[in-house]
Amino acid sequence: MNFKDLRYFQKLSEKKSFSETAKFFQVSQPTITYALKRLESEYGVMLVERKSYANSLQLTPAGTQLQQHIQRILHEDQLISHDLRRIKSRQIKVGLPPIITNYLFPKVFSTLRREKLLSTIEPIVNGSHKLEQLLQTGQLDISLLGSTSLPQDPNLSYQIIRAHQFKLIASIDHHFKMPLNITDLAQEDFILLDEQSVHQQVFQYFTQKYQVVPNVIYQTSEYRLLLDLVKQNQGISFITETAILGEGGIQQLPIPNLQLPPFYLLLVYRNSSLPDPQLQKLIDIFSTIPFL
Amino acid sequence: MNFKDLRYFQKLSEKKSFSETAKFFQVSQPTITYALKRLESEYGVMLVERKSYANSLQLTPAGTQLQQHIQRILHEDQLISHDLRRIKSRQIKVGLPPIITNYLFPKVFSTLRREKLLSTIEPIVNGSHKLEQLLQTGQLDISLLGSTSLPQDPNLSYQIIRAHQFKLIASIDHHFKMPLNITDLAQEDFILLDEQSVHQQVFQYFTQKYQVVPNVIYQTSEYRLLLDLVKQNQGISFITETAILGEGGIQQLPIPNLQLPPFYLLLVYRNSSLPDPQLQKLIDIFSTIPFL
DNA sequence: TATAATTAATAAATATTATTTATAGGTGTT
DNA sequence: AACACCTATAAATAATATTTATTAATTATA
Repeated sequence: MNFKDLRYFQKLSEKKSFSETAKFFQVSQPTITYALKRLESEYGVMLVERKSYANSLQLTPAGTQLQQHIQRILHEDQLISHDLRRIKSRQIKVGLPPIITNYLFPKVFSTLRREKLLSTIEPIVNGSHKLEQLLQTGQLDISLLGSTSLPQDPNLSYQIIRAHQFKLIASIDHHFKMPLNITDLAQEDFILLDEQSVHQQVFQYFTQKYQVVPNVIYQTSEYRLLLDLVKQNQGISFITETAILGEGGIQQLPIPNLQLPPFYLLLVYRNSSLPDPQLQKLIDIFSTIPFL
Repeated sequence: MNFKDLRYFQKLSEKKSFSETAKFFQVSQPTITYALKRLESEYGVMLVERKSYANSLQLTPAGTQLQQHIQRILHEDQLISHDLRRIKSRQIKVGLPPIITNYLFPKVFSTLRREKLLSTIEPIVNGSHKLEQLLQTGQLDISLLGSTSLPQDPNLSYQIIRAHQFKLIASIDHHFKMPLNITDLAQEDFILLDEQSVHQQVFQYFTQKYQVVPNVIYQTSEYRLLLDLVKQNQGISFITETAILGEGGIQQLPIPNLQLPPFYLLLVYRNSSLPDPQLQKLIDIFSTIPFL
C-alpha cells in the first residue's frame, strides 16, 4: 500500500469526482482511476459506487470505513513531519498564553537560561483555546494552557502546574462597604476579557448562576490593558488570580460563598512526542516550578 | 512515503541489523539500506546511528520518534484489513463471554432471526479479559463484556446493557440461620470461577475488605459446572446475578451492608468500525434489549 | 598481526510500479 | 441528435524499488 493512494482516495471521497481530484493533485485523471483500482483490488472490495456521470459518486460502506482509517493515518503522518522538523531544527514550538506566561516565566527563566534552553524555545503567543487546537494538529510541540477543565484528548498528556481561582478585582481607590454582596455587583461597571478567553464563559456561568445582570462597558483581549483600566478605576473586572499576583494598585473583592470552577495552569503536550530529550527537559523544568 | 519503508524501518529498529531485516522480508540487504535512505532524505534527519558493525545500531531521538508514529500507522493499517474483511465477508465477529451470552442471547434471539442477522454473526467465545484484547487489535468487531469498570480505551465505544450485582449463592438444600453474617462465611466451602474471570479479583477484594479467609475447595472456568456443583450442595459460591437469574435450585444469601462493585454487562466496539450498517443494526438490537 | 567472517554502503543493471497519452464508452443536457 | 462532461482502458513512458556485484569497514580468531 501507498500513502499517495490514500491521499488520492481521501480527496476523491471529498470531491466526489475523479477528474477534480486529478486536477487537485496536478496529475492526469487515469492516475486516480488506477489508484482506486489498486486499493479495491488490494482489499477485494468495491470502495465507491460509480455511475459515470457528474456528482453521482458515493462511497460504499467499505469506502466509508476505509476513509475513517485513512484520516487517522494521514493525521499521524502529519505529526511525523512536525515532530521530526522540531527535532531537526532543535526548536521547540511552545504555546504561551499571555497571562500564564507572565506569571510562570519569571519563575523558570534562570533555569531555562542555565540549561541553554532559551534559544530552543520558539514562542507562539495566543489564547488557550487556539493553542490547544495547534497542539492537536502538531503545529505546537508543547503549550502552557489556562483551563477550567482537564484535557480529554487521549493523545495529550498534561501536568497541572497550579490550580488558581477566579477573582473579582477593583482599583484600590475604589471603596466598597463591606461585607460585599453579589447583588451589589449589578451597580458596577465591568471591564472584561473578550470572547477569545475562557474568562468570558466562566463570567457568563457566574452571572447566570447568581442572577446578576452586569454592566459591561468594555471588552479586550489584552489583559494588561484591562488591568491598567481597572487600576485607573474605570471599572471592576473578573479575572484569574494568576493575572494579579504581585500586582499593585488592585484589590480583590471578597465575596462570601462564591462558587466558581478552578483555573488550572497546565503544561500540555502530545504523548507521542516524548522521545525528544530537549522537550523532555523542558517538561521537567516546567512541571517542577518552585512555589515562589 | 511508503508503507513498505515503514515496515522495513520498524523491523530494523527491532532487529538492529540491516541484513537480518532483509532476511526477514526476503529481500536483499541494500533494499533496507535504500529504504532507510529514502526516509532519512525525506525528513532530512538521521534516523539511526551507524557504526557499521554488529549490534552497534541505535536509533537517534528522531528515529525513536518516527518509530512511535510508525507503530500507530501500522496498527491502523491492520484495522483496515480487519474492517474491510468483515464488511466483505458480511460476517461480524462477535465476542461472547458465556455467562453474559446465556443471559442476553435468549432475549434478542427472535429479533436477530427476524433481521436475518443470525448467519452473519461469527461467535468467538472467551473470557471478557481476552475478548477486550481481541477487540483492541481488531480481531473482533464487537463484543459483549462483563466488567466492574467501564472501558477507558478512547478507541472503544460502549453501551451499558445492564448493571448487575455480585451475589453469594448456595444450594436451596443448604440451610442457614438468618440473619447471615459475613464472618459466618469462613465456615463454608467455596467453589469459584478461576483466574480467567473478573470474579476472582472481585472475590479477593471482597475477602480482603471484610477480612474473611474463605476455604476454596475448587476453581473452574466453566460456570455451568460451578452452578451444578453448588446445586449439589458441594459448596457455596460467589458470582454475578447474571448467571443465576431464572436458575432453579439455588438461593441467594442476603448479607446486610455488603458493599461490592457493580457488574456491568457491556456491548463494546471500536468506534472506527461504525460505518458498517450490519454492525450498526447489531448494536441497535443489543443496546435496546427489553427488560424481561 | 594477519586473515577470515560479517556487516553496511554504493554503483549500475534490472524489475516493478505509477503515471501519462490517447482513446473509447457512458450519461445527462440542450 | 449533438454536445459537454465524466470515467475506464490499453499501451507507452516515467519513476521508483530491488537486485547483483563489489567495496570498505569492523570484529573475531588463528
